[in-house]
Amino acid sequence: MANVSDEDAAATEMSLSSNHEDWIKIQESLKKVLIEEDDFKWKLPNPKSTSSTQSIPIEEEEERELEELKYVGGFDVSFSKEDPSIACGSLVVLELPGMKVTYHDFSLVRLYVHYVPGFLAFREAPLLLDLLENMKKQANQFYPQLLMVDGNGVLHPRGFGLACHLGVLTDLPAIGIGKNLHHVDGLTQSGVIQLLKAKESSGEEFVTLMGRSGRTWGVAMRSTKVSSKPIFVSIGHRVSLDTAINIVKMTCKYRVPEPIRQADIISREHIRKSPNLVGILEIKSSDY
DNA sequence: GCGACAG
DNA sequence: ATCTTGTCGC
Repeated sequence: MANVSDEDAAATEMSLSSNHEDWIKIQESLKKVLIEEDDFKWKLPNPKSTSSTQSIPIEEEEERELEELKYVGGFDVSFSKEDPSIACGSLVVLELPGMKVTYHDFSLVRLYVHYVPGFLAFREAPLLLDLLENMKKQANQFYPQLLMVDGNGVLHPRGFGLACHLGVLTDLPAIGIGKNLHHVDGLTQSGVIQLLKAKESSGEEFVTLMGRSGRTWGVAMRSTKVSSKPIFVSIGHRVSLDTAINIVKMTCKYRVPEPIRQADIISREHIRKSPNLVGILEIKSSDY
């Protein structure tokens, strides 16, 4: 007969794996309604013709009726160094083409879900859903037309990263931005960086992320002339990769696109102000 | 078995 | 994610 510690270990193992399998089922289920093409009613402002990719010609009359993409949302989460379970999620909205911040909000909470590679959405998605819900309730005029997310889209072990998750749940077009490569389909960060360097002389600023299987997962791109390290762009929801690249280019003042960078700055700032939530989220120590 | 593994 | 100052270079 197995001893107690073996049974405990087995029980723990069982609950953990079933948890992940539930998560996988959710990802696979949501993935069924994922849209990997342009599916929006606006057009892009100031189309920069620097892209090597083609834009589909549109009938002139139809083009006149289209409103431009104006409000772009950015989402990011920061954590307390003293208590890693304390998180600040922030949502900002920038107005194109000037990229002025027209809206920002944040949510300071304690997270009980740990980070597991491949399941980032189950940890961070609730924060954004809450922040967007606030905007909706107040019928805020700056409700974003598109989301830029600090995390991958289809560049993910099961082709359904945080940006896809958020795009599908909010039904908003979304773009995933990774600052590091999540190794998938034989792709490695060092290998990709080598390719970028090789193309540097030819003026190419991005390389297609094609895995061993032949699938295109996104692109690695040098978003600034002076950035040595690329960012990894992938489809979130309702945007083609070409469109995602164009939007990233038009919002990159620095390495990280402005909507995400601003969200990062704001969440960091609030974490810094309240690294310890005693008296805010916690029962005060005097209540112990 | 070992290493890799978005934030 | 976070730990961390100065410093090498355009």
